[in-house]
Amino acid sequence: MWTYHSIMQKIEEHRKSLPIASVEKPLIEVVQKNDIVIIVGETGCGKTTQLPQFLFNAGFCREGKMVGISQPSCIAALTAAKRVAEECDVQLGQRVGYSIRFDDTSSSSTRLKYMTDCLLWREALVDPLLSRYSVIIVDEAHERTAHTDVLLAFLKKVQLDRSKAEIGGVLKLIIMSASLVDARVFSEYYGGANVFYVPGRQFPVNIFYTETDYVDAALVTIFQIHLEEEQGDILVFLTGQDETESLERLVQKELEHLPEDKRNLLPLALFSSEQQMRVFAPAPFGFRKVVLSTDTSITIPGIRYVVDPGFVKARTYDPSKRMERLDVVPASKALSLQRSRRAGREGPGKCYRLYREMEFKKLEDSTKPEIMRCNLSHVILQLKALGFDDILGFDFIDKPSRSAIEKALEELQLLGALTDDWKLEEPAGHQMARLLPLDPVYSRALILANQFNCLEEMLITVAMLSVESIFYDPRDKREEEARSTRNHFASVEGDHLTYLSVYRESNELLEQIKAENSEANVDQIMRKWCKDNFVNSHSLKHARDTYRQIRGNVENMGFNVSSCGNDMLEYLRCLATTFFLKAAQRQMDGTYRALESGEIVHIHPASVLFSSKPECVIFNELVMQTSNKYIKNLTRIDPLWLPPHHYNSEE
DNA sequence: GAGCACTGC
Repeated sequence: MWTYHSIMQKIEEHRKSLPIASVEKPLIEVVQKNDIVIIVGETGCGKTTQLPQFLFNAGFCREGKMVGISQPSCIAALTAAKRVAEECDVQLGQRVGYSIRFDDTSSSSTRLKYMTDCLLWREALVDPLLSRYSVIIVDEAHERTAHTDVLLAFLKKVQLDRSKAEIGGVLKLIIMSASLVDARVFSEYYGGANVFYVPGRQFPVNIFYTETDYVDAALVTIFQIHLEEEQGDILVFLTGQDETESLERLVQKELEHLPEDKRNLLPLALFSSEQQMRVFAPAPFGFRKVVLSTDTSITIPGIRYVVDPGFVKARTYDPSKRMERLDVVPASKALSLQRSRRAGREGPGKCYRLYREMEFKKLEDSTKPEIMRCNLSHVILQLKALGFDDILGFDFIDKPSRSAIEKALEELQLLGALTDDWKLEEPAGHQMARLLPLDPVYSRALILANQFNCLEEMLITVAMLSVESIFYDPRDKREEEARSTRNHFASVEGDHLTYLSVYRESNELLEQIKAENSEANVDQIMRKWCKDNFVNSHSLKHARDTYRQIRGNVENMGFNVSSCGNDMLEYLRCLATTFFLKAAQRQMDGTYRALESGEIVHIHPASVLFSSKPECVIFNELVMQTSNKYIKNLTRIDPLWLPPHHYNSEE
C-alpha cells in the first residue's frame, strides 16, 4: 500500500540517486565562494530540480530572498516547479511556485520561483535591480534564445549595480548549460568564471552512418530496424509537417507488402504540439511505434532507436529587406548529439545517421544564437527602455552585425519609438516597450489607434494577428466547405476586418451563452461553434487571453478604450498609417511590388483578397518558401493614406 | 491556387 511515508521515502531515494546528489557540498561551496558559476550538466543529471533545493537548504532564501530559475519554455518551468513542490512536500505556490504568461502561481511566501526567461526579463523592466532575488539561475542557457542572451548581459549589469547601490546584497548568478562549448563561451564572457561539472547519466548509444537520399533512406532504415532489431520504439527526425505526413503514408503503404505477422509497426506523425497524446501512449501490445517528428522538447517514452537524416528547418532574417525566411539546412553537431541521445534515455540505444561520418565532422558546432538571425527591433526597444543607450557598443555575447542593429534602430525610429538621434521617444517609446508581448509595430498600432478612436478594434486585430492560424488549414477534405464558410466572415476590405468579425461574432455568442450555461457547457458550445466555422478553438482562446492582457496594459497606461463603431474608415486609415512599411502596389502584370523592399510578391491564396486584387494593400507577413513570395494578412487601402514623405521617391 | 521548424512575452 502507498502510504504517505512510503511515497516520501521513494522521493528521497530518487533524489539521492541523481548524479547531482553526490556533489551537493562542493557545489554549494563553489556558489558561496564565487558570484558567478557556470554549471555544465547533461539532461537528466537533476540540476534543474535539485540545485534550487540545495540553495534553499544552504540559507540562500533567508530574510525573504528568492531563488529565481529561468527556463526557455512554459512547460519546462511548470513541470520543474510541480516536481520540486512534490519533493519538498509543499503546496505549489507556497515555497515553490512558477510564473508563466497567463498563469502565475507564485505568492509572497514563494522562495523558489521557476519562470520563463521572457518573464524574468519582463520583471527586470519593473525592478531593474531584481532586488527580491539572492540568486538567479539561468537554465538551458545553451539554447541561446534571444531572451537568454540579453538576459545574461543584463544580469552582468545588475550584479554590478547591486554592489554599487549596496541594495539587496550580492546577486549570485548561476548559468546552467548542457553544452561544454557554450559553457566556455559563458565563462569567457564573465571574465573567466568558474565552471563546475556535474556528471551525467546516460546509457551508451551506438552511432551508425549510412549514405543515401534521406526520405528514402529513412524509410529503408525504419524497416531494417523493424525487421532486424530487438524491440523498442523508433524516433525519426524530419524537417516539417509535409515530410512527417508523407513518410507516415509511405510507411503505411510499405507495411502492406509485409507478411501479416510483420505488420506490427505503428507510424505516428508528430507535428508541433498536436497529437502528443497518441505519442505518449505505449504502442498496442506486440507493436513497435515509429514516431515521425520534427525537433520537439517533449520526451517520448520507449525510444531505443533514432533515425537522423541530419537536416533541420532554420529561420534566418535578412535585415536589408526586412524579410524572414525558413530554409532546410544541415543540423549542427550539438543538435545531432542531442537527437542521438534520445535513444539512450531508458537503456542502451542505437542512432542511425543518414549521411557519411566524414560529413558529420564538417557540421557547425552549434546552431547560431537566435539573436544573430532575428529582427532586433523588439530586443533593442527593451534594451533602450532598460537604459542601455549605446546599442552599437552593447556587450552582446555574440554581437549581431552593425547593419542588423542599424536597420532595427531605423525601424524603431520610423515607428516613432526613437528620436532622430536614436534616443527613446517620450512618451511613445516607453509606452511601446511596456506593451511587452507585442512586436513594436503592433504596439505602434495600438498607440495610433488611440488617436484614431478605434482602439477597441485594433486590440482585437492585434490579438488575432498575434496567434497563428485562426482558420483551420483547409488542406483537408472539407476544403470547399471551409472556403465558403470563410466567406461568411470575409470582408471586401481584407483579412483584418475578417478576423475582427470572427472575434466579435464568437464573443457575442460567448457572452450570450455564459449567462445561461455552466462553464463546461460554455466550453462545449464554443468548441462546436469553432468546428462549424472552421475556426481553431485553441487559437481563438489564445487570442481572447491576449486581448485581455494587452487591454489591461493599455488601460494601465491611461488609454481610454473606445470604438469607432460603424466608421470603419478611421480603422482602415489607422491600419495604413501603422503598417506603411509593409505596403504593396499592384503592377501591370497583376503581381505586387512591396514598396519598402522593392520585392515582387503575390497575394497568398488563403487571403480573402486573393481574387479581388486591389490596387494597393498593406500586409503583415511576407512568406518566402517556394519560388514565389507571398504576402498574407492584408487589407485594401488608399495609397494616399500612406505617409507621403516616406514614399515620395515613387513615381 | 499555396502549404512554415521550435520557443516566448
